[in-house]
Amino acid sequence: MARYPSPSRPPKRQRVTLVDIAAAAGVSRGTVSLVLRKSPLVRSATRERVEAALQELGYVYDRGAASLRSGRTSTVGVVICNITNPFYADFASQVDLALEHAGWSSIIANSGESPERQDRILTRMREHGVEGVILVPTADTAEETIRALIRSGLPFLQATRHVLGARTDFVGQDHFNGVRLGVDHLVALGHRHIAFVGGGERHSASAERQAGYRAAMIAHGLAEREQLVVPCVVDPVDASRAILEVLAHRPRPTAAVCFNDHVAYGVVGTLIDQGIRPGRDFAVVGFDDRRDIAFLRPALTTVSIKPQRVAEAAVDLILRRIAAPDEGPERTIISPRLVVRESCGAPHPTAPSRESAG
Amino acid sequence: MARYPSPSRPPKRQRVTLVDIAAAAGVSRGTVSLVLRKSPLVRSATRERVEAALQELGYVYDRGAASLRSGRTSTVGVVICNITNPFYADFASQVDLALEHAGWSSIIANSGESPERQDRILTRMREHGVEGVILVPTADTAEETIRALIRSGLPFLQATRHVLGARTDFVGQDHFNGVRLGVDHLVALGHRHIAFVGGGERHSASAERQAGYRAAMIAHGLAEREQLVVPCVVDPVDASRAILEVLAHRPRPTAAVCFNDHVAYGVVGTLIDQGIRPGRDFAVVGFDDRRDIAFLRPALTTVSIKPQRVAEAAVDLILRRIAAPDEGPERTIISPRLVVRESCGAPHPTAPSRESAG
DNA sequence: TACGGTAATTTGATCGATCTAAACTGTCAA
DNA sequence: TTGACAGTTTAGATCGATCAAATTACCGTA
Repeated sequence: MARYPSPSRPPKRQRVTLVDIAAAAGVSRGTVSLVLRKSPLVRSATRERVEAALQELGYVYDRGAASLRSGRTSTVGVVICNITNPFYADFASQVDLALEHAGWSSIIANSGESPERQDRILTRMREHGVEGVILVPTADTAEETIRALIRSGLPFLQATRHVLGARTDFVGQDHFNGVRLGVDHLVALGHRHIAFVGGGERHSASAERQAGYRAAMIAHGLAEREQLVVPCVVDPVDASRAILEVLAHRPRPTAAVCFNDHVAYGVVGTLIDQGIRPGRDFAVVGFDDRRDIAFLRPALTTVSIKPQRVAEAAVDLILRRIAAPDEGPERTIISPRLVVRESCGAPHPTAPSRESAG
Repeated sequence: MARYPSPSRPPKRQRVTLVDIAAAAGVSRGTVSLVLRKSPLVRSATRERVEAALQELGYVYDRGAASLRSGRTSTVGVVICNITNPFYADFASQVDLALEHAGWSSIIANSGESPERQDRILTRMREHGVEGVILVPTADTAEETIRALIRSGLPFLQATRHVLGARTDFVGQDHFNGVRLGVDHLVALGHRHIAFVGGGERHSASAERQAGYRAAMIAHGLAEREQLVVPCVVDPVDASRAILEVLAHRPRPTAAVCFNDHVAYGVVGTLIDQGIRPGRDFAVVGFDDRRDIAFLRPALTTVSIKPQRVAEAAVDLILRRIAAPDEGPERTIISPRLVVRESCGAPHPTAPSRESAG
């Protein structure tokens, strides 16, 4: 490409803007803007002319420019602690859908359980001008992160887990009673030595699930010696180590409530490796009821939380909070439900299996 | 500066801008801007003064305003076909990391296998001014979607699947030879009647995996009557139906290559329900080697693709394409590797995941 | 015909940053 | 003293839209 020493200026004009459309349609910038925003002020004949020009010239709206002037982005930031956990992937996806349904956009980001990354993401989101944030905080989120968020005045809520819970909006599931359901079920089946596997990470969900376990055990009159908590990372590999530790304990527990399905997955696999049949020789309960977990064999009995319900409640609340930033903190707690399948040996009605004639 | 009680306007001033910082630090807007962009032009004494003011006043950078003027966003859009598939969640997460590492930002969006949603997402991304797009196209993506993308001049590439493949940049895995590895393994173990389960969706990955199956079967001299393709949706529920269909076929296949691990998951579960032991009575091969799949029991033999490698190649290519938009289409194909575990009955050592090359 | 009032459209200022080109500072050689 | 020349800093103009207020068009009615 020959580069002429053009003494004047290069013919750079590229982007199609409002002005170009206005010229083509024989109207002013302002009118085009009204058409774009579907204002009822525009006469329909004019609207058609403008829309034709829009089409013709291949106009692309510039949201950055628009929101610079208007001060609005109609965008909510969604920060997920770990998108590779199917429960949260599902949650993120549902939040996205619900926001779109309400006419809002979302920016989804994954902190990967890194508080530093989470801080960077939050900063970036503010720089992008999101009007609100739905945050699933990482384990070990600094209180200062939340305090700074509060100070900044940006509407936000915490979902499924929380830091400084009482002082911020929150939407989540009932971890405490969810685990209780699991323990109740096991006790009803005659188990007394029941272990809790998981909860190595420091966040409210972890603490509450463990507390639910303790409380349920005590409520059933099961003493300290019948309890056993083996923390582990939320990961089948570490879950495997943890369940071996449970099996080595004396007196040996006959059942385990797992932190979540991901942990239960590793537990079930390891039990099988040990020649112990889950649902016959040992009972296992999960948590979350991940969409895919019903196909594990033996099918997992677990505490079900529908990510969609949490997502919809979160979207509902964040949009209300954006509209009324000064209203007080609000909490929405989704109730869990126990889904009985095969892994506790309880009689179960569900379809796909017929092996366990118990 | 005294603010007289001008009877009209409210004292709205809220946002801290460059002007405020400039005033506080006793310099001009321009200098503050230079500091923000870490320009070496600024004298260090000045820089410190500005940075102090930045800190003091709680300045928040406005990316929208900056990119309006500069014309740059340093952002790449990432469109994922289905974020609830752990393979893609992992991929998205790795893309995000690689971009951040290179000093770029990403906007991640999930089309949920909906072409309409995908179109809306692509439009929105252009409106946000992304400088490039990494697209994992949904099944049934219209050619026009891709053509429009080409016409628009926005640098983009397709990842893992493609439409109009030859004419656009592409980064993906070798589906064809991946499946071949699976078939080869089964044939080496003595299987002759081998079914292919999956591939109900219309996209290149699906077609290529099926073609790989056919080609491998033919290469081993296995006739039409020893082949069997049962399409199914990528979902354990439908996979369950499909494998039952395979079992009902006569002569009955002794092994199945599955479209991916998600399908294999449903297949393994259903086989167990039928009293058929995977790895003993029937052989199963998956595809993807999802990070969690090694903990399925019996452990799944599968074709491994590291999402990280695909992600890094995609980021590398899109950044090069953004830098040189006029260079021709380029293809990067990541080679698969067979990971032998238990589900084919091949001799395997201990442990959850011991891998051997195919 | 003039008038009032609503509907439709236009104009100039503005959002908060970056760009460009010009101007300033200080040092050193002529 | 002057001028050259890096190294710093600055003052408008500018990006592409929206806002607010003003203006014009249009209609029916007095």
